[in-house]
Amino acid sequence: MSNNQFKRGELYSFITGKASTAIARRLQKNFKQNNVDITIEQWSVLYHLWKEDGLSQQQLCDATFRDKPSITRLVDNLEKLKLVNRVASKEDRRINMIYLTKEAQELQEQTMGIANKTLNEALEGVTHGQVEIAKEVLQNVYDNLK
Amino acid sequence: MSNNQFKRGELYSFITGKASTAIARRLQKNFKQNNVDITIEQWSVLYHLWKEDGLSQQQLCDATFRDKPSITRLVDNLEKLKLVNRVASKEDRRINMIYLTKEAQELQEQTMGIANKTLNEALEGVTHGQVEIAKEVLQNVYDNLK
DNA sequence: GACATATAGTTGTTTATGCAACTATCCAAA
DNA sequence: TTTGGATAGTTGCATAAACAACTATATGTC
Repeated sequence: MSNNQFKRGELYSFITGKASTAIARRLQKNFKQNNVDITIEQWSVLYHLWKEDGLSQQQLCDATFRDKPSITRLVDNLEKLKLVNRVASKEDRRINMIYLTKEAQELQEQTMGIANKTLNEALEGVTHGQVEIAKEVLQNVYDNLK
Repeated sequence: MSNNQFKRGELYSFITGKASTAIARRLQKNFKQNNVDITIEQWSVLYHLWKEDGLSQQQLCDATFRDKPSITRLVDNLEKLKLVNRVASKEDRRINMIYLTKEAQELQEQTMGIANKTLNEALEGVTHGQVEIAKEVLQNVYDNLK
């Protein structure tokens, strides 16, 4: 589809991603109200470790779409919070394997519940079919650019 | 619509907004390649001033969905770059009116072209109808949360 | 085995965000 | 006219992102 010409206002709001900013802020607020003291960026790292514990920092880069310095510092902060541990790989000493602590494991259920609730607040009045199409478009955009 | 239950992977990518991150990065890269040395955040402020010059900082907060400290500092940096000037309002001395310099006015055409090109790269293979629905969903999410 | 190259991770610098606390100005009600 | 609350903007602090430059380890090739 070659001709998606945009009018000014549409273009701008599409690029700046106000909707995802708004969801992120609301999620952070809902974490705070439930006394969950982590940032959404930290949560996004834990999210992947809950799916598969013991990922390398490079795997976390790929999974979270962040560069290496970002992951280094997020893992630094998660370590300070006693939520993860760096463990040097025995096969390849360049690699740090990141493991969840017990405390982090216990955060999963609560925070996933908050995230689900937040998303339902955000999608009030949007039909399932619309959401499916929106996700397809966003995935397509991501694939085009990555 | 009360029941938009999300599966894990879907939920995550919807919240983290990888697509808008990807667009933002590509736009920044395209600016750089064309020797436009501003950040996309700075560009997003200029964008609203091109539509209407002489907005107050508070109006820029509302327009760009940022808080007051963020706008204070973006305007600080735009002033350093000689792209805007702060002018104290004569009617209300609390208010700073922000005006574009000639140099900033000249950036409009070029950067809007780059932004349009970037968005077309991003939307390759997406139909106009799909884009319309995606925009509706994102607007709806924004309205639900703001 | 030695060397070039690739990969994993870290550090420094600049820019930006979110929140709280602050100053200055305006305005309305007593 | 004073006083109390609202509004506009700034500053300080912590977290995070992008980019470049760096160290350490691994690997493939001669």
